[in-house]
Amino acid sequence: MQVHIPVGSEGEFVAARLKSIVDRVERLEEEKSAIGVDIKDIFTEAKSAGFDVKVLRHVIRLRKKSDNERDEEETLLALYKSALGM
Amino acid sequence: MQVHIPVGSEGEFVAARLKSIVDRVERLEEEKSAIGVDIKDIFTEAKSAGFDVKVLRHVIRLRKKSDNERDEEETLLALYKSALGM
Amino acid sequence: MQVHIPVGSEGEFVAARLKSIVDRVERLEEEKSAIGVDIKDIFTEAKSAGFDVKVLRHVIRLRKKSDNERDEEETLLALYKSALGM
Amino acid sequence: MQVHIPVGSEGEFVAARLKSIVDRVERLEEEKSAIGVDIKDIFTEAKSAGFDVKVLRHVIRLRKKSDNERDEEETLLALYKSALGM
DNA sequence: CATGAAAAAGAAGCGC
DNA sequence: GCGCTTCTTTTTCATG
Repeated sequence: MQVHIPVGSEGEFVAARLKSIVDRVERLEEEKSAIGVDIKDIFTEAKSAGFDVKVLRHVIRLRKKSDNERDEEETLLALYKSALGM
Repeated sequence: MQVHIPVGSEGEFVAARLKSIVDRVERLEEEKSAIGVDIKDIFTEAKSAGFDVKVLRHVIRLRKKSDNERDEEETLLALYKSALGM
Repeated sequence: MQVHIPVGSEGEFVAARLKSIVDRVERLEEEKSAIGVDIKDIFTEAKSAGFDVKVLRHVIRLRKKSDNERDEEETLLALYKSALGM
Repeated sequence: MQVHIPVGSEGEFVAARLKSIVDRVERLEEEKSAIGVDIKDIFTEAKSAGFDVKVLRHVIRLRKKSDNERDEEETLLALYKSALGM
């Protein structure tokens, strides 16, 4: 493992850059988390409206999966072609 | 799999509401996922700048925990290590 | 977080138990890892025989998935029934 | 998806070999998975005995790394923490 | 070495 | 509230 320990003004610069990275990631993670809350709110509302949240989640998951499956079929097809030298 | 959708005006309403819920959740999940990509990009950039991504993640995770939590976990870890002669 | 710091003979006992746990887990992880090597060997052999390893992995993954899908369909059906009060 | 299986005696042979490969891998993956269950059981038992499973996993992970690796990662982590004023 | 897939770990949500 | 499952995240591995 390479551990470069910067000194003086270079170290200042590295520390500043580190702070910038951490700040930006934390900022984005907050946004991400906030969206998670929004999603949760929708499910809560749905539950109040009489929907079964577990079923809802499952349905949404299946819809996402369908998209993925399509991609995957294409991938596998391409793999077979490649494996057969086509 | 066949999903039964109730008919009549009430069923229409329920179906519309269901559709709205699913749409909104899917929309939000896309946003969430996009932010995930942004975060990944930052780590990629950080890596190019010479930072150790794994350690970066570790630090960010630590910052989320309160000081007490951090201390407690470290104490327990030290205890276990000591008991194992490490 | 509860951190119980045992003293005297009780501490000895706890340390012994900790060692036992760690030993057993490490032993099992070795076995697990050895099986991973065996699997890898089979793929190496398959490659020598002219099979495309990536495609093989994909096929095996799909077979596993098929089983899961069957389970999942049943689960979803049960969920729908439950959601519809059946 | 339709998978083309070559016909004729050569195809038979290839198909048989393919089947053998898939069977053996699946068999080994089952064993691997069973050991995973055993490990999980030990952690469950440990939890009942009052151990903190998360910290246990952490210790076991640390033991896998060489002393040098451990030191290096800790050094880098300390460096980052210091740069962030933690 | 960088990308992408598979496994493991951790966190969250659910029902009992 | 607690355990159990499900979902997300992290880490590791393999391949090009």
